[in-house]
Amino acid sequence: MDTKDHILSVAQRLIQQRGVNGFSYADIAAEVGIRKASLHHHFATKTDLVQHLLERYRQQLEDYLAGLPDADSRVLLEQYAGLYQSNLCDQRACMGGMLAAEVMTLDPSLRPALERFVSVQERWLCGVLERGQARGEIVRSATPAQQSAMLISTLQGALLFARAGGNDAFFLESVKGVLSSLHA
Amino acid sequence: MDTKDHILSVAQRLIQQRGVNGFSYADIAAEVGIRKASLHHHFATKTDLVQHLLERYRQQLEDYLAGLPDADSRVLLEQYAGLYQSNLCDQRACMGGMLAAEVMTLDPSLRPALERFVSVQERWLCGVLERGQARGEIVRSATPAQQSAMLISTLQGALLFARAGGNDAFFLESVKGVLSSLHA
DNA sequence: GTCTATAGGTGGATAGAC
DNA sequence: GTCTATCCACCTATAGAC
Repeated sequence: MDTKDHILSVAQRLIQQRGVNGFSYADIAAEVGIRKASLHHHFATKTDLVQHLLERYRQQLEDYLAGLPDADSRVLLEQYAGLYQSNLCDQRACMGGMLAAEVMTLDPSLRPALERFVSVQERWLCGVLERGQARGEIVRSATPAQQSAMLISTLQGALLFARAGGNDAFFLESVKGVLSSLHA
Repeated sequence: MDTKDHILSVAQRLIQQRGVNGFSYADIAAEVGIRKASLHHHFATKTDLVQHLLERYRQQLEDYLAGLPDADSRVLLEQYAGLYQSNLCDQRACMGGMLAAEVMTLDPSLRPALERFVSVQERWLCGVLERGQARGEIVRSATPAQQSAMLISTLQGALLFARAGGNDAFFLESVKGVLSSLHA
């Protein structure tokens, strides 16, 4: 059971750094310290592994967002951005973003879980932005749905390109730009 | 020479749809109608192929942006967004975005070209946004540099997640959201 | 420039012993 | 649960004939 978690966390980091098609069972085995064949005892196929990973990832996100207190919308959005920012230190992207990039090479059975991952964020953001607009904390430049989609897109794109340039500055500038544009 | 172009365009589409690690010389060969080995006559290695591809891609973008007349900043930004949007029809992402996602698996020799690809857009956008702010067409919610980074990030992220969900709506909402937020 | 043939390596996955 | 051993498909790349 502990081995299972170890496998999951190593695999997640590998996907975030290299993408689903950029690592192999051999990579995981080397890091975890067991043989390739033993991995198949825990996760029969690579698709099976990614499925469990995606489920866990979405659940963790959902729990985190649900646990945030109802504060000023601008503060909540900064905490949301901080969630993305925490990946910068060890050159990770969001796992959802990596899977989105490679979606056309994935087993179709993974698509629903990926869509749900986006939905969770859209729903939460829409709520925060609606309340924010109502309270006059967030500018009414667009609908909460449009602002939600924009926020997800910006943070995902910013994380990917910060890694490409090797400079966190690009991420920080993008976030500063998008959050400033939402402030009333 | 015609074969070379054919190879380049097929390879570009494959990268935009599946990523660098999601296609092989066999895929190109099948579509172009020659054998795998013949591809190596035109591009010795896969890295070599991507290098030429990236150079061509950046050059085309640079030419397009340089050819745009000096119009209202908001119109120019919509044309820039349209450039991204044109990929939606056949489920492509931006090639730069796909390479950014897979950057940690790429030959390091490709990194400078990828960074230059981003720089071209940052420079052009900064110019447009500076003039726009000066003319009162663009809101001064953030610096032109921050707004540029935000725009690139948003469009890249939006394109990736539109493919993930299989719905163009997400892209269109993101774009609407970000462009609205910039309008003075 | 394109072909056949092949090298040399790695991919995910399975069988069966312990 | 983990191991060794192995399968077969696929990968990038090369050699050499035409």
